[in-house]
Amino acid sequence: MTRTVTDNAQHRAADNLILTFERQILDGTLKDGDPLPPEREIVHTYGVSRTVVREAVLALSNRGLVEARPRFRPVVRTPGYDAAIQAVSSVASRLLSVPGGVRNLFDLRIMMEAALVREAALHANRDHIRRLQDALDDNANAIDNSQRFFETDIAFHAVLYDIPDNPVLPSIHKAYTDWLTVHWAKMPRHTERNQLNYASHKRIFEMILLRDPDKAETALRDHLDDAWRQVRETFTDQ
Amino acid sequence: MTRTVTDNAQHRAADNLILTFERQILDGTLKDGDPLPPEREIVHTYGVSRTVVREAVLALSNRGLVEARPRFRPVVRTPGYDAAIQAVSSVASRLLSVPGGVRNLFDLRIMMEAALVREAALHANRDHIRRLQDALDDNANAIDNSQRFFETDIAFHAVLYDIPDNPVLPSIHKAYTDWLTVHWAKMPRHTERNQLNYASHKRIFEMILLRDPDKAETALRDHLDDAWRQVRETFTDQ
DNA sequence: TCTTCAGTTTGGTATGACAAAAATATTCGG
DNA sequence: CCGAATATTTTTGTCATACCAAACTGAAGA
Repeated sequence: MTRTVTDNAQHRAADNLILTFERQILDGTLKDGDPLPPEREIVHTYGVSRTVVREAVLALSNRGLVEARPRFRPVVRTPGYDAAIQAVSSVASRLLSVPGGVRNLFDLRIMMEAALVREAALHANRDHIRRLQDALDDNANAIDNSQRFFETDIAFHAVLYDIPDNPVLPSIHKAYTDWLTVHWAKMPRHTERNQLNYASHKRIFEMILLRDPDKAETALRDHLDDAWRQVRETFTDQ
Repeated sequence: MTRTVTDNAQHRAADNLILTFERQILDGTLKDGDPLPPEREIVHTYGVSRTVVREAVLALSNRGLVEARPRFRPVVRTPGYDAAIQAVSSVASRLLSVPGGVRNLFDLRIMMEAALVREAALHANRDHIRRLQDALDDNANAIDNSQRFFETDIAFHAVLYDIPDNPVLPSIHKAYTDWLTVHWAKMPRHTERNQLNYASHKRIFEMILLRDPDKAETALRDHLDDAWRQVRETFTDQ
């Protein structure tokens, strides 16, 4: 029973236009950064009304294929994983508003990162190790600056998402941080907390160095469980 | 610099309407299954033109908050994880079209399911075990019917996504099957292949029974790596 | 060359119209 | 009196047109 919005029995006139532009964008006729033709020109070219053109452009915009700022020509955006996930952020933000939504997404993150540290412990190469070390150092140096600590914290976790060399993963990490940061940024952050979190990061790193996936996973779960506790203590999100 | 398409400095008139309906849907004023009011009534109620109304409805439709079939009144769809992921499917389908897209998504799936079988091996309760057993039996009984085998195959994996009791996971599984099925369904399927796949499922199940996460994970990776090999042999997707 | 400013283009919105499909009311047969 | 066929009214999809305000363009001026 799966059906896309456009996958209807009958189709609107706009759907043809959408398809046309979709193809042109994917096959490179319309390159990234190109503006779409003016609406009136499209009207003339394809023999449809402006209503239809606007409908099509709006749909493309909602799908992240073009970026449409009001009063400006829509700009073609060739989709990468980043842009794609970006485009769904409005949908995703609703997931956070259902009961337990934050918790569910956070659990998912724990599960994912648990898998990532296992992967890291088993397959991280010299370069990955160095990047983890660097991120960890940055993290240490930022302990007394909560804002910067926050950033280096994210950067440390980001390295974990880079290790498996799957371009989808960094995008997922970006999405997580974007969505969860809202609930996270308002949280009180003291140097002592930073100290604890740094210690957690350090332990995770050490277990990866030891090539011990089980201990690395445990360390990460402890870390994120603790982080969740902080979140829960701050909010009554349930 | 994350910003939603609608999150622009200036906003269109439609955005207010979108916000209004979004709120009404989320707070239950508009319940799941309710039709939206007729366009002309909305025009009258909110004092905007029909152009704007249509634009708003279209946007809501693109976000999966309402289901809009041509010529029918748009129907409110309270967003579940399912609907949300559903709404992003058009975006996701593009991810498959970038070079190596299928591979990346498949790898992600392997990683995810590896984590799931670990979880299952560690925490599956009596009920979960029974459901796995049932799914496995169905799978066995369908070996000589490739269509039904395909379905029971999916069902078996689905149980794995149910075990952690996180409602996001079944939706993710649904998404995976929806998106990957296209590349999968065209694949030749013989009884012998089914036999092999069944054997893999059985082994995974047994390792879960033994409460051995490592062996369970290995079994699953072998299974999915093999599945990937089948896919790659069939297509030159790279 | 850079800035300023007027004229032109273009997107956002409102209106009105009409065909075709859906929803509803009505009539007819049992 | 009830259900089916039919007529009527809504309602959506699309088009055409118009107007305003913002963005763009190019020429004039510093």
